[in-house]
Amino acid sequence: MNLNYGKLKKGSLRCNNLGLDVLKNLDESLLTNLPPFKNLNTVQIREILDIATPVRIDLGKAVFDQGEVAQKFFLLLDGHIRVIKTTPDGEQVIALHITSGQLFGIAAGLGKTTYPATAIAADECLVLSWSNTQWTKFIAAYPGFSTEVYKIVGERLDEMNNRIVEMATQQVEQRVACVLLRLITQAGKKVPDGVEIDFPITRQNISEMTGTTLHTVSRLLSAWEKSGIVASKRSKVTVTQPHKLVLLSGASA
Amino acid sequence: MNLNYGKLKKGSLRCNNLGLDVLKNLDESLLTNLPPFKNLNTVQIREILDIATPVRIDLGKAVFDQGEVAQKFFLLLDGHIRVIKTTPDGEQVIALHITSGQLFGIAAGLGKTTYPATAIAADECLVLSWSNTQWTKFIAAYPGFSTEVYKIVGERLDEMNNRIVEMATQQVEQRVACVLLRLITQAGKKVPDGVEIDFPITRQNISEMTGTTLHTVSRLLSAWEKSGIVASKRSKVTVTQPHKLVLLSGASA
DNA sequence: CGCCGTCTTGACTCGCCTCAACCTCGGTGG
DNA sequence: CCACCGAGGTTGAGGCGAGTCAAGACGGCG
Repeated sequence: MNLNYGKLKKGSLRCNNLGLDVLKNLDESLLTNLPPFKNLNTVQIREILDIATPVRIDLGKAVFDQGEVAQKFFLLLDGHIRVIKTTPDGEQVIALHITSGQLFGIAAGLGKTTYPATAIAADECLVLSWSNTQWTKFIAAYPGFSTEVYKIVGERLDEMNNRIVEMATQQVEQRVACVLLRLITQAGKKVPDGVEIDFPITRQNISEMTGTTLHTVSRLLSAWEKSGIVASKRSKVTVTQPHKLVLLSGASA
Repeated sequence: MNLNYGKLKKGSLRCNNLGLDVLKNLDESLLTNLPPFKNLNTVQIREILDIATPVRIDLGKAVFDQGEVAQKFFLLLDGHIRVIKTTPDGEQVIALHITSGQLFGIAAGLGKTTYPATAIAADECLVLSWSNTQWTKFIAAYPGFSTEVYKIVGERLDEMNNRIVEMATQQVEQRVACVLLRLITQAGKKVPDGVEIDFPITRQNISEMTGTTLHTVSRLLSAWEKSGIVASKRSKVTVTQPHKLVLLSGASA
């Protein structure tokens, strides 16, 4: 996605509402292609945009926090969101990543009053938000919205299911391989020497996705780098030979 | 729940449609108290029952299989359903348990065409089913149905999230403790000496819920039995001192 | 009565976590 | 411009939790 909001990047409105002027700059076509809105006409899209609040979120900043009363739902226009659960004793687990074009923080649609996790910007993000009071209106007024939303929910359920199965049955090496494969599928960018994960990601992050330690992840990536399967820099991972990673992931069938 | 279908148990129609006579025996009040139908009047409930197919499922029999094309959705009237995922190499993981009164197999509502897992009767079950073509009608015609359904979906998402966090951060002993606590919450029956899990459950089953082996579960239960925390027979577990189990589960906060 | 599914227990092994030390960038301020 | 600092990364040594292998007991059902 190539959003023309370069001006915002240099602007003074960091992490704040961007104001009406920006809202008008947002082209209707931005939403047209997104699944939840794909059946809507230009007028309807305009309606939706007119009541949306656009926000830019800096890397590392939270969109909302675990346990916070849910008053809004969000659409990620650009960037990547990391959804994190924190345990009582302070450990963190990354539940999933949101890629651009996806709704998130939809507690409203699932009968929740608080957010079950924290949403952190994994890189520079542009987000639209609406009050929860709009939710039922969206569902009622916009055909296909409901269906598409719950389709996404279904996909997330699936992904979580798969992770549970992985964690229950696979060794650490396979789990890490699975996570990398999932990441390049969801947020991969083609580069000359392979597929790169399109946002900053540390060994620590990967360990929080796989239920292991950053040390073990580091050892694995080092080994894989030696075998030419991946290439990695600080906060950056590129998979050069995905097929070999698939083998390691234990896709025995 | 105390269903009067004793006659069926002795009947010859094992695992088959039960026929219209049975359908009429199902009292409207059965559905009235269930969340998805709680806002409906008697006439509406009657409509729903009239197009339902009731089925009795024997212990160990499948309601549907993983990968099967989803053509129906189900309501569990009585009994317990185990939802199982099987990996390519034959290992099994128990995703969750369905208790009576819950909808399941709702692939239709989540934009899926096949069932993502297998549903096995953990004990003697009585199930209603409807064709997927009814789904959108239910959503449209019955107020509150949609909301309640997605609330349940939200709860399952939550539960799965918690399991992921547990598997990622906790030791086996804590995970098994968590699972037992969850089971007595969801399907516990008060008995003189504690709370009993209301359906047959083996060490193997528990290991499939926690991502460990039946050996480890056996050792843990033996140890706990010595400390008087649980009492167990073949395929039966009773928690006698839940508070001690809570301590073991690592609820540090 | 015999078989099979369930459960138990011991001995051994090893994958991964823990602890610990050190390196290498990239940014920041004097 | 360089010295410093902190976040991110690497790598080795050692120990333990829990899986694996193995053998057998128990209890229910046909």
